[in-house]
This record gives sequence, C-alpha cells and structure tokens, in this order.
Amino acid sequence: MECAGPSRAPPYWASLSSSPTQYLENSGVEIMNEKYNPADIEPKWQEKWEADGLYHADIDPDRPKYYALTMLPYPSGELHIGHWFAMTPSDARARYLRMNGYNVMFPIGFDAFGLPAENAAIKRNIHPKKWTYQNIERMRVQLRTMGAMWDWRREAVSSDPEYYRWSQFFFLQLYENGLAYRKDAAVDWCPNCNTTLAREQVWGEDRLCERCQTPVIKKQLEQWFFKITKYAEELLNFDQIDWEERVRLLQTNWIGRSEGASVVFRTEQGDPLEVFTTRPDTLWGATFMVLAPEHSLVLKITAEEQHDTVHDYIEQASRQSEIEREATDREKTGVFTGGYAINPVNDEKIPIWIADYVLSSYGTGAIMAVPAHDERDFEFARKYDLEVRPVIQPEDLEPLDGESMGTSVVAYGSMINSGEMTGTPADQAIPSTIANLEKNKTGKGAVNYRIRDWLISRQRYWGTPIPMVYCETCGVQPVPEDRLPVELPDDIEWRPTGESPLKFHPTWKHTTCPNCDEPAVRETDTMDTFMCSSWYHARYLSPDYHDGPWDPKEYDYWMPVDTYTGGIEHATMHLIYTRFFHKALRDMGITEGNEPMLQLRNQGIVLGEDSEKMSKSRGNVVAPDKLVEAYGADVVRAYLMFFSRWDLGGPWDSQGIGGVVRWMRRVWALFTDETPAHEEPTEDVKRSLRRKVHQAVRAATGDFEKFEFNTIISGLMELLNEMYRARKAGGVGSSEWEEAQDIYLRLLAPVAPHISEELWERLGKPYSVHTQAWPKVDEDAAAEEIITLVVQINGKLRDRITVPVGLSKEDAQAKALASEVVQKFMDGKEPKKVIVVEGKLVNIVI
RNA sequence: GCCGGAGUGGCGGAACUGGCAGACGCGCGCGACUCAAACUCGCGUGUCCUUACGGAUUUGUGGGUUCGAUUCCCACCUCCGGCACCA
Repeated sequence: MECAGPSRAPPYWASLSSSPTQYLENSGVEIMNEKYNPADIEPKWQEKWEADGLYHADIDPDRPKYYALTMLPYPSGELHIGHWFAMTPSDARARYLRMNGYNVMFPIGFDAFGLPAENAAIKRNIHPKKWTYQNIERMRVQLRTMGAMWDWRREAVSSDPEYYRWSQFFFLQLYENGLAYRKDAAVDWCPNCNTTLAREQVWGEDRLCERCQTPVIKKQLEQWFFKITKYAEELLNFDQIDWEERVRLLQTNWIGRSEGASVVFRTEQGDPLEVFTTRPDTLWGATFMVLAPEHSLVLKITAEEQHDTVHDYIEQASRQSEIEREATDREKTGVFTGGYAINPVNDEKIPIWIADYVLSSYGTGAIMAVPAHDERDFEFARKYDLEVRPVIQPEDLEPLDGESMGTSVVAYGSMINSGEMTGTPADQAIPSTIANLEKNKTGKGAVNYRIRDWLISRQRYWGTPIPMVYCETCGVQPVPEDRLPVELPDDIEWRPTGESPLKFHPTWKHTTCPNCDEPAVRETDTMDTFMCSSWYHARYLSPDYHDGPWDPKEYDYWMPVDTYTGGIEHATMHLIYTRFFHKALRDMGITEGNEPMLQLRNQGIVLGEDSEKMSKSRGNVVAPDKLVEAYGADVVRAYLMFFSRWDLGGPWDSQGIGGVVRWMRRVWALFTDETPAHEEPTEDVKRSLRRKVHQAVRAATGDFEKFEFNTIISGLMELLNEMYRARKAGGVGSSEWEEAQDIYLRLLAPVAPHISEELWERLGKPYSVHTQAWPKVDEDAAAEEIITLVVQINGKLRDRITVPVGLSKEDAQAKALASEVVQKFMDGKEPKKVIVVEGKLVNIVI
C-alpha cells in the first residue's frame, strides 16, 4: 500500500504491541477452560436469532407497544463508526425495554435517494441505481454484524418505486390542500451540487452547502415549495413531546418568532405599503422608508427623474446576488426613488428609498426606517444624510439629540416627540400604540417568523420525480393518483449542466395532460430527499403494503414513535420537516396525533484519534468492520457506550478499548471457570454480594431510562469486580452466587447480546436470554445495614464512624463526639452547634 | 452582535434532592509469573509538605448564600455549537 503522506495518523491498532488478531490470541487467561473468542460465538447466535425470528415484532394487543427508532442510514457503501455509535446504544435500550415487557419494534431501512449516488455515477460511470443497491447489499451485511434486534421484515428503501410512489402521493395531497405551490423566487443554488437547496441546507455565515461546503449563490428560478410557514406557530410548541432542550432551542431559533405590529403606510399614489415592525412605539421616529429592490411597488413609486438611478440599482443588486453572495464588507447601499409615503400616525410625508439591506423574503419586504432607534437604519441615515429623530427616551440616558447622537438607541423608555402618545411610559408604549393603530384601522398587532417555506425541487436525477405535468392549455396539472408512481427512467445520461437530467431524456418528459389528453410535459425536477425521510417511520410499519402508504392496522398499533435517536445535525432539517409533515397530514386526516415522535435523544460525534472530524483525507477513520474482526461486536458495542457520554461523543481511543476487552474476558472467565469453592462463604459475604447485585440492578435501570450508557458499563464492571471478590471469599455455589450470575447476564444482555446469550446457555438456562424479564430490584436486599457516617468539624472531614442504619440523631451525635479524633480536634472546646444529617454525616461547629 | 451549552487528575469521565470530590476505565509506577517479553494477576496513583504518622489544599477565575457548594446566586474568563442586515 502506498503511503498517504506524513500527516497520516497511524491506524487504530498501531499502538497495540501486535496486530489485532494476535492481540486477542495472546491474551488467554490461564485459569479459563476456554478462551473468549467472539468469532466463535457471534455469527453463530446471529444466525440462530435470525432463523428463529427472535426479533420479529408483530401486533400484540395484550402487550404495550414500543416503537424504538434510529435514524435511517444513507447507503454510502461503508458502515461508519458513527452509525455504530448511534445505533448500538439505541439497540441496547430497545432490548432493555423488551425485557421490561414491551412489544418493541426496532426497524431499519435506507435513505437511498440522493446526490452521492449520482456523483459516483458521474465519476465512475456506474448507474446510480446499481451503485445504491450494491451499497445497500453491503451495508445489510455490515449491519448484521452489530447483532442488533432489527426486524428486517420491516426494511424500507426510499428509492424503491413502491416507496416513492407514496412520496409522490403525499406531494399530491399537499398540493391539493394548498400546501405545495410553485413560485418564481431567488433561491439558494449550490454550484458544486448543481441544484437548488432548501434554506435549511445553507449553513452558517458563509452560506455553505450543507453537503459539500461550497458557498451557495442566488438564482432566480421557478421552484416547488411546501408551506411549512403555515405551521410555524404550532412547531414552536413542544408541550406534547419530550425532546432534548438543545433541539427545541435550535428549532425555536430557526423558526424565529417576533412579535410586533403591521402598519399600513400609503404611497403618494394611494397604494397601501405595509411594513412589519417589532417597535411600533418608534413609529413617530420613522423618517424614511426602505423597500427591497424586488418589492412590487418599486417601479410604481419611482419618480421620473430617479428612474435611471433606481433601474441601475435594481440591476446591480440582482447581478450582485447572482455572481457573489452577500458582500463581505456589508456596507449598506441604496438609492432614493423620488417617491414618498404617508406615515399613518402623523400624516408626515417621508421619502422612500430602496436598499439591499431590506430582504424581500422577510416580512413584507419593506420597512419603516427609524434611525434613532435602529442600528441599521442609523448607519444608512448617516451615510445618506437622512433625518434622525429620537422618539424614545430611556430613563437612564441624557436627553437624546438626533443631530449629534453617534449611535442608535435600542433601549426602551418613555415616548417623546410622538404626538398624543408623548409621555407614555416604556411598559405601555407598545401595547398602547398597537391599540391606537387598531382603533384608527391603520395597523394591528402582528407576528412574523424567520422560517421560510421549504424548497423541495432538485435539479438532479436520483430522486423522487415530482408528479406534476405542464399542459399548454390546462396549465399545471397533478398526475392522477392511479397513474402513480411516476417512475424514474433507467436509461439516462448524467450531464452536470445545472438542469435536471430528466429534461434531456429523449422521451420521458413527454406525456399527455391528465385533464385534456393533449400532449404535455412532465416536471423534470426531483424532490429533496428530506421528503423521503419525512415519513419513512410510517412506511417501516408495512413496507410491502400496496393499498396505501401504510397498513392502517399497523399504524394504529405502532404509531407514534416512542423513542427516536439520531444526530443533532438534523435539528433544523429532517427533524423540523418530519414534524411539519406529520401535522400537515394530520390536518388532511391521514395521520393521527399532533407529533410523530414522542421522545427524542441525540448522540454526539465520534472523532478521530487526533480529535478531528473523521475523514478519509485525514486518514483518521476508524473502520468498524476491522474492530469487529479484532475484538468482536460485543466489545465494540460496549466500548462505544462506555468511552464517553453518549450525547457528547468525543475522540476515539484505541488504548481505551483494551479496558473493555479485558472486562469482557473477565466476564467470560468468571462464568466458564468451574473451579469449586475451597471454603464456605460467610453470611456477610453472601449478604454483601446480594446487596451489590441489587444495587447494580437499580443503577442500570435508572441509567437506561436516562440514556446514560457509560455508567451502565461502569456499573457492570463494578459488579463483576464484586463477584470476583465474592468468589475469592468462597461465594461460588451459594444461591446468592447463582442469583448474581443470573442477574448479571440479564443486565449484560442488552449491551453485549452475544456473550450473554452464550453464557446463559452454558449455565443451562432456557433460550433466549433476550426474552427474559429485566431483573427487579429487591429493595431489602439492596438496602445497607451498616453505613459510614462522616464526621466533620467546621465542615472539614475529620473522622468516619461506622453505625447501623436508622441510628437516631442523638445517638449519632453522641457517637461522633465520643470519637478520639474528634476529641483531639475539638481541643477541649464546646461545640456551638451540631448538624446531623441522617445516614450521611455529623458536622460539629466549634 | 443575539441565543444556547460546557469548563472536575496526565486522559475519557463519575458524583442521588446542597452532605466522604475523583466511581469505572485508559495511561503511568511498583511487584508476582517468565530465561526474557507479551498476556494475566496483585498493589499504588489529584497536587503540595512530611522519612513516617499525618497535615494542608483541590471541581475555569473572583465574590456571595449556607454548619456545609462540583451542585444554588452574582460578576468575569476560556472553549464549543447555532443564528445573523430577520426590521
């Protein structure tokens, strides 16, 4: 193999003293009857579970259902360690719930449409379909090595015609309900992906394509949108779901609700000119208005003598956005239109400007400019020498002067220079102004949202065709439901031209109008793949169902999703789309309930050993297949749960996994070594073992509920250490020992399904450990009888005393004061105060 | 600029409701086994002082509340994430 260069990180096993395989072979524990060799047991059990249908989940009205869902993978062709990190703890938790009596469904499938397939096709001249389905084949094999409890009968692949036919069906439903519409607009375009993007797919200040990190540009195009804005308010409500705070915040910020007022100004020509403002209390300070260059009234209001200037500016603004995204310097520019507007609150005539700092896509595309109280307007006013008139006087500031102020004042305060409203105090200013506007019918309280409608058109081949037809006489026509699916043709040429490849197919786009039967043309754009993933959780329920997107019987039983797990990077994409989709379909009577997923938890990212994001070019990619080969799936699963907090993720540590290898080997050794005890265990040993076992059950149960997988593993490690101690003290063979073994394997089962099944069988217990009940805590057994009380003097730890549980405060105090160490530190002084916390400590204040 | 999160040993991390900080693991040190190594097992391992016994100190920094603060409050510093001409 060729060396990739000096910056390449060593492979993950390089720090081990030998190759992974040797590492395992050399590690036999002497006392064991047989070495722990995952390769001997893991495939064996995987085959048996599959043959037995152990993880099939079927409708069972007698058991509570539980729908556990992990985000479906994109079939890139290589299962990533990130997939393992996301999926194996989710699997463990699904198993835990199953052991708790739930009828748990844990399905899997593939998000199979998308750009990488097409890019691979262009690069390597392989059909996107072939590439995708080959990858799916390979990933099915890889996924099986996890030993997860997938119900493979539920597998759905979003690029199957039987799947996307229903994506098309939903498109039509949205269309018919006025939630899908076509609009000519300035949209985001990725010049590398050669397609438009949804606003959600443009990231950060630099406006980079979410997929390829290329700066996006603006293009004026006719595109399809979904009216997600209609649901903005409802999407802000998370009352019915248990989603992580950070996701709720991301979505809330993304939706960006602002409260204020809409105010209707009038142009000189008498046209209403509506603006949105969050500060109606500053209305009297509006000294000019600004329209976005694209605003529909611009040409009408432009005065004769300003025509050329305005025209040039519009021209320049549109060219600028086409060539380059927003200028980095951000110097505001604009021109006077020569037109004027009348301020409804004081009938004042103010000039109308156009400027590109006003966005056509937010609010009404027009603003009232109040330079005294808005930073942007202030900057603009000073640049073009426009009037600055303060109308709000904050209490703690010197009286404001428009001529001399060096910056705008955004703070609240009492109104000044505001006609009849002058003198209104801060807390009244906004509501009073709104009331006034409403009384005069010149405005009203209003709410605006930052979120934009979801642009779903993509100029690429490998996606769901948009089921619409354009007819010269009848216009835009939906494809009738009974003619779905509109299938993708296989014989296609991929030309990275920036236009949809379907457009260049010789015959595909030609069809007849569903309305008049005359020749018509198909829509050649395909849908955003987030459309496919907005409803896959429901297709999983019945992937082979033909009479609808899903079998209503299955839907009624399984929905909604009880727990959804996946990456947080989808917070403002998939996770917001899927909520919108569900709510839109609910309003059409297709889905039930207000939310598709009740509980959401997000894992962090596994970084390379160099703490950088894993990437082929950095050479820091950890390949799960190699890890499984070297250590076995159980070890990889357990290590991924153990190495960090699940919600945080963190750098991979190839040394650290050794600790989990050792633990698993010690588990194996303890359960397979049949050396009889040499001595009888004391009652203390047995009692203590039982206590530790039940305390461990309590801890593991709580940790599963809280998604704290790292402490589940550490708890199991501790319990194992405890069992080794008990064995040394002669515990083997007692009934307490047998209970400990039994419970240990049940606790281990969700985490390490193979070794626990193998050892369970070796103990002669009935197949399968995975259908056993999760152990119940015996509170009496878990209770402590003797505890250590901490004795503090002035809050400093001075002594520890051993006392029985339930010792009275008086006795605890007496016992603490009697301690020799305490006597020494008290130095003959009398205690001023003694605090006794039962079961915890005694603090003596002197 | 706005919104949010996080700072605990050499490292990943643990700590119930304000009550023994550092569980568990990695790494490191010493020892046993071995001709030797690896593996495995045992012991130790926050920092400083002390030969030792022991003591002091310690959860980003500075304050506050409290008998007692990693935990609550205030201010600040650093790092991370999101948004950003959103009126």
